[in-house]
Amino acid sequence: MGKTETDNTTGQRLTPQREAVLQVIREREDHPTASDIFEAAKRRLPSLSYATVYNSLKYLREAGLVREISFGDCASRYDGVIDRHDHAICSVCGKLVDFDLPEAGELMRAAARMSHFKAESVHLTLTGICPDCRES
Amino acid sequence: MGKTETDNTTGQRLTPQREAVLQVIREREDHPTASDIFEAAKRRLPSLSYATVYNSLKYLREAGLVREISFGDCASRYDGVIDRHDHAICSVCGKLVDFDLPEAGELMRAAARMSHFKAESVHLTLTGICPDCRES
DNA sequence: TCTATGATTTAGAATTAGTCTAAATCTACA
DNA sequence: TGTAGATTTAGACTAATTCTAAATCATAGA
Repeated sequence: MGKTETDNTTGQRLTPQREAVLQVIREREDHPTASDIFEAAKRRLPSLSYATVYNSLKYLREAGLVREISFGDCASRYDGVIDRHDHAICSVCGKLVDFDLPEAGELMRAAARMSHFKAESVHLTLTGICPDCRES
Repeated sequence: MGKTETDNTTGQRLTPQREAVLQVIREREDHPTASDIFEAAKRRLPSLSYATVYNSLKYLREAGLVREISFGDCASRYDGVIDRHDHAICSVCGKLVDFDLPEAGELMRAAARMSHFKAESVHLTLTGICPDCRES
C-alpha cells in the first residue's frame, strides 16, 4: 500500500543484466540498435534474453542513463551520452553524429513560449550531408 | 535509356491513390500512423492496399508533400504541413503539437557549423508537459 | 537461517510495422 | 493497336517490439 509507480524502495534495480546493457551502449562510439546491443551483451552474459534487453533499455531510459533516438526506420537507436546534445544525420549515407548547440538553453525557452508547454528538454536534428559524402 | 533514378518524364505520378493518402493526412489535425492512413484512405478507395499506402507515403515524402516524424514507438507518423516547423511532445499524455521557431534559419547555420555537415533542414523537438496535463 | 514477497529474467509466442514479390492494370505515346 | 514503364494489388515475408507465464533472485521479517 502507498506504493507509487516510481517506487524505488525494493528490488535491486541496477542488475548485472542492466549494467551489461549500459556498458555496451557506453563503450560504443556509434548508436546501436536493440539487436546490436543484444548481440554484444549476450557475449558477456550468455543467458541474456532479448526481452531483458528491452526491459533494461526501458529501465535505463527511465533512469535517465541512456537516450533513445529514432528515425523513420522502425529500429530505435540508443545513446549512452547523458548530457544534452543534438544529432546530425546524413541524408546520403545515414551516418549519425553528435554535436552540442550551446544556445540550447535559450532555444528551449523560446520553444516553450511558442508551444505553451512546460519545457523539460529540447533536441535538435540537423539533416544534411556529412563531410565524407560531400566529397563525391 | 539515359534514364536516371529520379526520372520524372513518364508516368502519372500523383495518382488517385496517392492523392487519397495525401488528403487523409491533410484533413487530420493529428499526426496519423501508416495504419491510420490506410484505414481512412480505404474508405474512399476500397481496393486500396497496404503496400500502396507505403508506396504513396514514400512518393509524397520524396516529393516534399508530407513529412515523416518518428518517436521511439516503431510507428512513424505523418505530417501534411508543408512548411518547416517543429514539434512539442507531451511527456505525460503523448500529445504532439506543431509550432514554428522563427530563428530556425540561424539555428540551421549554427548546427551546420558545429557538425560540419552541409545543412538541408533542421527540426527541433521539445519534450515537456502540455497545457492540459499541467492542470493536474 | 528460513520464508514470503515482489522484482527480475528467461524463452518463446504473439503482435505490429514495414518491405518485397509477382501478377495484373494502367497510361502515354509511337 | 502495341509496347514499355509506372503503379497497384494481395499476400508472403522479415524485423522490431511486446506480452506471457514460469523460473529465479534478492530482501526483509519471523
